[in-house]
Amino acid sequence: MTDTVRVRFAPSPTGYLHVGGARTALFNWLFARQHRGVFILRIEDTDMQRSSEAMVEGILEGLHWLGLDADEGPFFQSSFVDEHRRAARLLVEQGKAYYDFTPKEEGDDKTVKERISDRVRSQTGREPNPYRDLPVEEALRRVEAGEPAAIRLKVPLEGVSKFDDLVYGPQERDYSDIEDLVLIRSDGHPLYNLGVVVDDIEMRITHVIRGQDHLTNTHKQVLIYEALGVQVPRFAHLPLIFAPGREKLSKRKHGEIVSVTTYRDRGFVPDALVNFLALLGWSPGGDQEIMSRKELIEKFSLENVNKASAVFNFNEADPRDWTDPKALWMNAEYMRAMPLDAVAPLVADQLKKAALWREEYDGEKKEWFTHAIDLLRARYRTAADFAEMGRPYFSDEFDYDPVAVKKNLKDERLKDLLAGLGRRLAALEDFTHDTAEAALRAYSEEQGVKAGLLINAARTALTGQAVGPSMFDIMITLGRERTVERLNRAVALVGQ
RNA sequence: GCCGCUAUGGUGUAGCUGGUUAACACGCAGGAUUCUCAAUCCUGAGACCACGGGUUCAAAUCCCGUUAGCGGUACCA
Repeated sequence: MTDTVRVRFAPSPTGYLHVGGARTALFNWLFARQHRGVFILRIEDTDMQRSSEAMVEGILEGLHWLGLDADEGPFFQSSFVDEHRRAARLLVEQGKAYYDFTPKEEGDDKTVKERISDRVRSQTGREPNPYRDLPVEEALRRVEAGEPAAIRLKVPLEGVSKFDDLVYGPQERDYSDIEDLVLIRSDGHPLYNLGVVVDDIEMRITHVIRGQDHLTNTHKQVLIYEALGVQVPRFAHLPLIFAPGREKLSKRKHGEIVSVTTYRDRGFVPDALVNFLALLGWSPGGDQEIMSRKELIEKFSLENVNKASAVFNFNEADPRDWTDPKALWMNAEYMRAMPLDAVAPLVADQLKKAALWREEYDGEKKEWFTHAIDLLRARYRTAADFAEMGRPYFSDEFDYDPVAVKKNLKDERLKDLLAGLGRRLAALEDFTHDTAEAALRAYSEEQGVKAGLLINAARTALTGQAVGPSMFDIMITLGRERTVERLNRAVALVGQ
């Protein structure tokens, strides 16, 4: 039992990695790391006319960003078709599979789905395939003569298939419920169930960790392993992840919102998403939720994987809470706890995308830049917030929130007050948090208004917003010049 | 239709070797912060543990049934 653990993540090349796939990849990766095993990536591209470099690229990108790079691979299932055919032929020779000369039924996915339910409704008992016991020599002769035939596995007529799933426990299925599955299409193309098994054998996979949608079909695969006379790996099926409303996650319907690259583009910290994903269907048992990769690797266990499917609460329509609020919250926690110089690059990326980046942030203004990040991260949830809500700190062109203006710049007296405050600040010998505050408080007292009126008005004047960091921190961060200028600029907005 | 899986507050989960006021987090509501709040802190509401039967002195926890949701059932993956 000292065999090295070898696991694989085997996605279809759908062009992008969605959160469900990412979670599956993560669990495989955690399991591999915990057991000092090997994590392999294999692209399941059989039958994919649409399979292309670009389609694979998105998956690689997502995995890389999450820090789940494979130890081996990527391999492509399509490059092993010869092995698949060889295995099937071997089974035919051994009488464990047979050629089926029944003409193929054509149909697209939808009609096939309908056909399944139609056929199955009308049919009482399963009739054995007429070619099941055709002598091998005769079958071979007909095949050589050019007659098209599919290869089917000869499933035992009676008995039960069993395997012990690491998360769902013992599984049983009656052989009579499993039909003689096709291994190789009549056009010579190997099918999924054969492909996975042959590849997993070839790659010496010890644990197959994948989505629960494969649970009932693994009996078929077990059958293939047995027919091939090879040891069956351990299986662990993971609960599915649903979209809000408990519906299946789909690219068509949910679009980019479920793609992990979206999380990268919208300023997520990879570790935060990893942490969040880990908790979707798994729990270490205690109350701790924020866990580093290291802790995740230590604590992870298939036994603690939940059996019920989970809902991933994203909401495309809401620009603020566009994804699961808990994921957003967790990302905020990460941004605040991370070292500043680890946050800086994430913010820089977002500023660059918004054309707000300046080279000096990486040079002479680096100190200012990190200070600004530190000030703002206390109330932001993603790095993208820096380019949106944080815009006034990095650019003189920003919008004034009408609600904020109405709330804080309503009082007509502010026209004079704002300008007056600007003059006071401009006249200050030193411009620091304390001198600015003292000046403002003294000025408001002279003018007989509450300091709060000026402070809140100034916040809106300087940032266009009603909320934000402590006012004097804002002033210092912006600098005297900009502060005075924006104070004067805002006079025009008073009373609007 | 058949086979299988699942079922704890809005969401993610804990608790499931039977005895707890059913716990934690997110979210939500209210309060505090007289410099705001979408930050922070405090408080609170919210679950008859899907439903119905058992077993037991005692069940969210064990058994059976029902229902619902989901998955599979393909010469798709």
